[in-house]
Amino acid sequence: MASSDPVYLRVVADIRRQIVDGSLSPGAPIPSRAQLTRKYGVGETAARHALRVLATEGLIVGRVGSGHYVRARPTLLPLHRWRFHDHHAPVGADVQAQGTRTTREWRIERAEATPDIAQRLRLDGSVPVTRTRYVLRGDGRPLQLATSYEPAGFGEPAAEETPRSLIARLSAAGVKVTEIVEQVYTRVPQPAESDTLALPAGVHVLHVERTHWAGDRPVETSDIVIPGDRFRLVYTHPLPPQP
Amino acid sequence: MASSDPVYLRVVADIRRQIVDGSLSPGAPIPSRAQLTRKYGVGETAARHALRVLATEGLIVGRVGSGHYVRARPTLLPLHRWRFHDHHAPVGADVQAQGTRTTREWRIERAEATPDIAQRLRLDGSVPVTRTRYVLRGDGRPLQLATSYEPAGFGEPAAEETPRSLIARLSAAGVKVTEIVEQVYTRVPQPAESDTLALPAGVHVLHVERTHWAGDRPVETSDIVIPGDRFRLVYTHPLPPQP
DNA sequence: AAGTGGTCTAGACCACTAT
DNA sequence: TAGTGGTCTAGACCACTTA
Repeated sequence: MASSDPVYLRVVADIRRQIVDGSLSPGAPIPSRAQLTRKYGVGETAARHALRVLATEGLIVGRVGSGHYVRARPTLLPLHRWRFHDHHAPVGADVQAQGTRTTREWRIERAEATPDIAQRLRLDGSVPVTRTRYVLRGDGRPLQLATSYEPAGFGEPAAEETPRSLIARLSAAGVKVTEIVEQVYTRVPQPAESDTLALPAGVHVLHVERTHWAGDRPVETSDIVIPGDRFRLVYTHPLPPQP
Repeated sequence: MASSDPVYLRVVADIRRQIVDGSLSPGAPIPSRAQLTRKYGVGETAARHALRVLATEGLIVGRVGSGHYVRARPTLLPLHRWRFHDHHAPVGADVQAQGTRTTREWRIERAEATPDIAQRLRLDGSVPVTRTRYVLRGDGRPLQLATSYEPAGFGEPAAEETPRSLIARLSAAGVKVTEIVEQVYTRVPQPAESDTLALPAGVHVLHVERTHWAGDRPVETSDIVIPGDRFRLVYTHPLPPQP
């Protein structure tokens, strides 16, 4: 029975339905707590709770003193993960193509590999690694975080380190990269990430674990954190001509 | 000033810190509402709110009548998105390799292309398309949803439709697939998806828009919905030998 | 029987917005 | 000045788990 559902879910379901089927357009106002209590015959707590649920779902946004409004679903910018190899475009070219100006900050550190990183690089125990932290910004606004790890000894990452320059640098060190593997998952941002990336409440991030392989040996791995409300990842896979 | 922060955030931050730094191991009990009110000197509402925030973040789970516990971060099974082309393994091979038995249900329908689908297939107006809905299950438990669209006239999808068989069927129809593009983003599941996939509260899904291209013409596109708390996507990109 | 989480009520204060 | 969202209190009921 739907009538046995929690009261606030009735409110949530009704408003959500109106949003997804278009009865309420982006920017349209949502009834206030007081109006909801009257309209649905529920207590203030239930109304408040319903609004909070919809807000954490990302369907509405609250503006203090003003009201709740249907959230405009932002356009997800494409992030072409492999394209730079085919077209020799630098990382961030997509974002640049949107008219924004991207800048990078980075910091190179020596560190000991954590167990997790040691395993990803197939190193034993606590081996020294070079850790580089990047912050990619567009028009001053943070867009992406990345942390790269590589065994010490391949030389220092250059100013404009990109996958291409990484491959070139490793190649100069006698290491031929044969494969790049990216593992993608979604998760809740850590407080520091939420802060640095200025993420609204309820937004997830796409976490990309990228590893450069030379044969069966991992030579670099990195963690890339991407705001889930701004980007989508694009992977292209060419097929050989069919017989 | 940290003291000007909302009270419940103090509780959230303190518990979250203990979880992420390992002071509280997976499965460890979280203080109850009553205990939190005493320990932090806050009202019941703040304690309740703090627990709810941590729960929607996925850090803890509540068991009614028992308590809240640190959630064991589930192992994310790898979903190798391209492997089937290199190794001729069927879709779902990863999951099968984990020892589970996968089954598929599907339903083929004629439908008119929605504006979104028409644009993705570069069709004009409301053109008839073949829509196929899949539910992939492992040991009876739903693992993945997919909806495939193709212009009517390439023949009906077969029982064991996979990307390979799709490519073969299109090839038989004189259409040579040259490229597969996958676009990945994270979003909140729709209620129906949350229901079908039996998703816990607060879990996001990975949404993959996959399109098969024949030259510059899209010949099939599909929406694939994957529980974000169970899977990670793996993309492999081989590099040509460096000069 | 006691404790717990999930839900719910009634009421309140504050900073902010809209008019 | 009135209304709003964000926060917070005190208290309550129920189904459930634990012992």
